[in-house]
Amino acid sequence: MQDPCQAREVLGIVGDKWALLIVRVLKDGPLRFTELKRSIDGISQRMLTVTLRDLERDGILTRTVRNVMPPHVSYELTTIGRTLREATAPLLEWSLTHLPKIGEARAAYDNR
Amino acid sequence: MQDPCQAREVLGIVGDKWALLIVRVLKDGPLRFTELKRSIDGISQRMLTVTLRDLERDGILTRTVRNVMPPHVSYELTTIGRTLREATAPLLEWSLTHLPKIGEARAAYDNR
DNA sequence: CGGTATCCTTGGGGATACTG
DNA sequence: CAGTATCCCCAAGGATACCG
Repeated sequence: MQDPCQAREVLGIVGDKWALLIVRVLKDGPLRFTELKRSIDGISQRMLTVTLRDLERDGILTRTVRNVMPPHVSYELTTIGRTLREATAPLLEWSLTHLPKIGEARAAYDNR
Repeated sequence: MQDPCQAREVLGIVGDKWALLIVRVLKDGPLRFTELKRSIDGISQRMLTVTLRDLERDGILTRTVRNVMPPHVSYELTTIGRTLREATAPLLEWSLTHLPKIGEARAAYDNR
């Protein structure tokens, strides 16, 4: 990352505890609130709401309300959201190959 | 990211407030503690130390002590560290093209 | 120079209860 | 179902002072 400020801004999005997990589960199409909650292990209702709002505000995803009873709200990645998802793909690639090594590195470090 | 646990582990590294900034400034070669501190705007001495330790533990960088007076300690990316840096490059790419749009999206969202 | 040690504050985020 | 509202806690991290 060339510009420190840019780098910091991306981290504001990417560094979030839940944001990328949400982006990730949305990659195969829209999901409803409860479906998201089920898909993301350990997230609280509050943090799901908060993070979804942030991502909506940033134009990463859209929130669509169907005005029926019971309510039906679905979330879907925008074009920008999909490009973000693609931009993080290499990071997944990386983690798949290197996380084991990192585990070893930690173990080695701790055994001293 | 396919496995939720993997995704979470990467976020443990990548989601850190300072880690990627450190990796970034080290990409052109080793730096000493004070040089790092100067390069990363706003980081406290404490957080620089803590984050460097974490990255060393994870095998992302090496810490080399030259036993002289005054002390001379330099930090350098490992091979893994460099691959991590490369894996985050697309994210920088992405931020350069999309951060402006995100700014607009936020402004639009707030004007409602 | 390159750290530790200590103190202290803030806000991220969980748990729970309530609602249109 | 899809949230809000409220309370509360803890740990991330800043500021400061000291040290080999």
